[in-house]
Amino acid sequence: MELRHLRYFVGVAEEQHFGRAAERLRVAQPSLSRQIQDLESEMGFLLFDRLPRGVRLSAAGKLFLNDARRIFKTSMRRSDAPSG
Amino acid sequence: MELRHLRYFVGVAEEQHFGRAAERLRVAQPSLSRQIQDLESEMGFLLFDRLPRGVRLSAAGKLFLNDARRIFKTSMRRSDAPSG
DNA sequence: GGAGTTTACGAATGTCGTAACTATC
DNA sequence: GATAGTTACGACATTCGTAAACTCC
Repeated sequence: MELRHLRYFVGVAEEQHFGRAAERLRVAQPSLSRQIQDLESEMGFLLFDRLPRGVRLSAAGKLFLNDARRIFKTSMRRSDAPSG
Repeated sequence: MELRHLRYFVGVAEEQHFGRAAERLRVAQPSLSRQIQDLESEMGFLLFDRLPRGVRLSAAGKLFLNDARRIFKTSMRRSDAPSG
């Protein structure tokens, strides 16, 4: 697991839509899909429920979203901010 | 920045020694050195003071260590731990 | 047939380790 | 000459994007 996975995961979780998330994250949709799959594989459970019409955050995904946001926010605090 | 960078950084910070950290992290010393350089480059400041005899955590590095540990610990809580 | 996600596959990028280099003692 | 960290470079793995496939309406 890398921060990239968390960034992608948060993006998809917030959009509830791979297409829009991919656009927002500036990556192609298949790349995003793959990274989420890899993350799910490593976690050992699904982060999203696959619906006929799209995806929805799973129960486990909801819990993990809190951690992911916290991790990601903390990592952003110092890496991007030019004057902290 | 990826979690790998943080893992390596915490390793070196705790050992205060690239050689021992590399051994503990199961990577070659040059790879470790490069990753730390990349991280420092992205952060915009040095994490370690380069001494004639080795390295020592810089002032900024000490501050960042807290964040790095927190991020890393949070990320470990769910990815590796098999139960609770 | 359209909207949405996944699979296939080659190109680009990144990480890694070995070997060589630099500097201090 | 030994210890400690960095630079050079080729091998290997990962990530990415395009194209094609699959699924449900």
